[in-house]
Amino acid sequence: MQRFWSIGDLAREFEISARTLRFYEDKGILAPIREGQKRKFTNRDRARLILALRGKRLGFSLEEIKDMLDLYDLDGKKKQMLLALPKFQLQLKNLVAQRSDIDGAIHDLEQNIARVEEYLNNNEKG
Amino acid sequence: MQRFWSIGDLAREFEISARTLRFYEDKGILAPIREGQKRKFTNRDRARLILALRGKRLGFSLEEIKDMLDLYDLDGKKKQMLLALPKFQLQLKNLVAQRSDIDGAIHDLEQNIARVEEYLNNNEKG
DNA sequence: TTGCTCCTCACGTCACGTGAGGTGGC
DNA sequence: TTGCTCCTCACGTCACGTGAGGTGGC
Repeated sequence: MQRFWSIGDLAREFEISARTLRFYEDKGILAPIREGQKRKFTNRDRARLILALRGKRLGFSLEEIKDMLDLYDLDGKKKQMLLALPKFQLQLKNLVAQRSDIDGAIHDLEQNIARVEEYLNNNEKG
Repeated sequence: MQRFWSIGDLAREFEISARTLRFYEDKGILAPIREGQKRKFTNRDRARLILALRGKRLGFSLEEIKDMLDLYDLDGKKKQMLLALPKFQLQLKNLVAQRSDIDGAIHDLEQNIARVEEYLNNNEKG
């Protein structure tokens, strides 16, 4: 049973603009079906959008995101898989590094919050 | 004992362009001293740059980064600290969410890598 | 007819990249 | 003089935001 989403449906669900969805189509990240002029987004579009938005949050460019999505799509094409493997491994390495970055930022923030709270408690009557 | 860095020093150390450093000065994130036309960056600039670059890697805008840096600077100004506290707490929450994002992406990638490796092993003679 | 959702241009913005053309001291 | 590093415009690019003006069915 095939479901479709309108551009407004997805915009609301993921809190992005319709412009963004059109832009992603233009860049080949999404490929909605047309019904007259109107776009009908499929399950595949929706799944790709979820990955694309996560990629964006992690700082990837749209071009990198498109490449990643296309890599995910190759089912059983040995040659392409051999090419994809080192890219995946590099990305994994980068993400692990990014996680330490975040851990550092979280640590700093927690210390700052503790310091501010302590200061405010000690000067309650100031 | 005061040390200074040239724009080239910092560009090399952090692998960014000189243009970026000038841009950050223009936005008030850095405030190097001038010697004639040339910029001399201080320890304070360098410390702010490190935080700014980490902020960028985590997806903050330069305006947000400037606000954060300015918040870090308020030493013992009670009113401003009271204002800063909820902002810090919101950022902490966002960073924790971002960390789960990364964890999810890492998990996906590890699974994909395992799948690709398994496929390639099973078809060694293909 | 009004209201809603959708459409296609097309210009604006943010965070720089990338020359163009020039200066200053070893 | 050459080579290096620095400078100030200023236009280009990427990922959209934001109208402008219009269509289509309840």
